[in-house]
Amino acid sequence: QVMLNNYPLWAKFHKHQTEMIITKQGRRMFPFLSFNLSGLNPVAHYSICVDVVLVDQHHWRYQGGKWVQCGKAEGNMPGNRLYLHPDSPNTGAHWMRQEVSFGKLKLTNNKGASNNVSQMIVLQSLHKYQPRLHVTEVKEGEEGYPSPHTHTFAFPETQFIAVTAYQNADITQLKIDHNPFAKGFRDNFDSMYAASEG
Amino acid sequence: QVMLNNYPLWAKFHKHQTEMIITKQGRRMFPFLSFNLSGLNPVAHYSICVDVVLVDQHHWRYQGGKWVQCGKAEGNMPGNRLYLHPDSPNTGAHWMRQEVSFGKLKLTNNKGASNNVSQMIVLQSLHKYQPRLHVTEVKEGEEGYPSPHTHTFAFPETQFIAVTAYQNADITQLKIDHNPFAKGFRDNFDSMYAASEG
DNA sequence: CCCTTTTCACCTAGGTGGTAAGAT
DNA sequence: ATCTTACCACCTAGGTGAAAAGGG
Repeated sequence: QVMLNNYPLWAKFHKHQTEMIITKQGRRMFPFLSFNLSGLNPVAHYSICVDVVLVDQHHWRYQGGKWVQCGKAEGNMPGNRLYLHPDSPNTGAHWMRQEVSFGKLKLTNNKGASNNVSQMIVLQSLHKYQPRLHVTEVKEGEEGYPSPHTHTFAFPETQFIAVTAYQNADITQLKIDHNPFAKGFRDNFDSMYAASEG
Repeated sequence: QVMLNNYPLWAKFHKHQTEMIITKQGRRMFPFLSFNLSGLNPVAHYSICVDVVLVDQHHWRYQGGKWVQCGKAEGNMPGNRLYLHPDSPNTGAHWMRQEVSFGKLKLTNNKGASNNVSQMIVLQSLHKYQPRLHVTEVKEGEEGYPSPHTHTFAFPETQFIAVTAYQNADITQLKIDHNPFAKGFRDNFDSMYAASEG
């Protein structure tokens, strides 16, 4: 009923333990979450959102080329961890017509950001997280979240550790290789021009 | 109950007969439509949209430095002329919290564009148009447009003639002077640097 | 010492009017 | 002739990781 797009890319990152940068003003995820939905009622109304929850109750640190657990987590800190898809609410037909993507979702460590625009999800650095997709049927007169009509989906391949700077060079290289905005750091970018000389 | 933002700017253009470029892939308006709303029910739901209607039944042409009427219009051609504000539907509180802007609305002469994304309004070149704002209270079970609960507002200062190339040099200069994306054509842009030499 | 923040060059993405070529 | 289209240099706007600076 829900398929994760970019699955092969997510799997490549997951194999090395995905890291996602968080910054004060907010950083997009890469890869970003994108789903294909099916089996909805085309004429019913749904709101679709993503939240991000702790996978375990530990700090993590990168030591000797490996991620290791390290002490207890600080518990659930305040801050928004829910991101409503901008098309919400909309019909089942709309959501099934094309992929449902969260390319503009931003991650931050700025706890004050939750007061403003709810475009940012507030996380703690060096904690491991699991993004989840929520599909909520919206019926008249009963708005609000959570709702009894919500289905939740989670893909382990999308788990990540929040960081303020990349720890694993393999992850850095995967980001550079696949994120169009990091093209300036690709090794073979200069050699494209070198090859055309002479 | 509805106020036109950027009124002084609109008035400057209107004095010279505003022109708006239309292209196949769509062109933003400049100035763009932006309104301040008040007097709505904060907890009621509204959809807000803009449409563009013919002001008269004539072709226009620019001749001897003046716009003159010239023959009859071709009547209402097919094509979408309605643009739903992307925040729709939303509460009265939302719409009154800040200005309601249509900065991404695009104008086109491509009649086939109406089938695709409804982000573009289809117009005919060399015809005079009036944009209108529609505020529709959305009640459960009665969706669709028009609705008996719609209020419509039109500001004569926002009238314009659709063109594929600017005719009046005064209008061109106003666009260059005020549209940030046309900064490269500003005369005093080079002299800024010249002045700092020596 | 480890983690976070700031700043930077370098990129993607796309909105301008000018200009010349194309279409009717 | 007149209007339209395609392409261009030049801009705005903002997303990258690197590197240096800042903080506890």
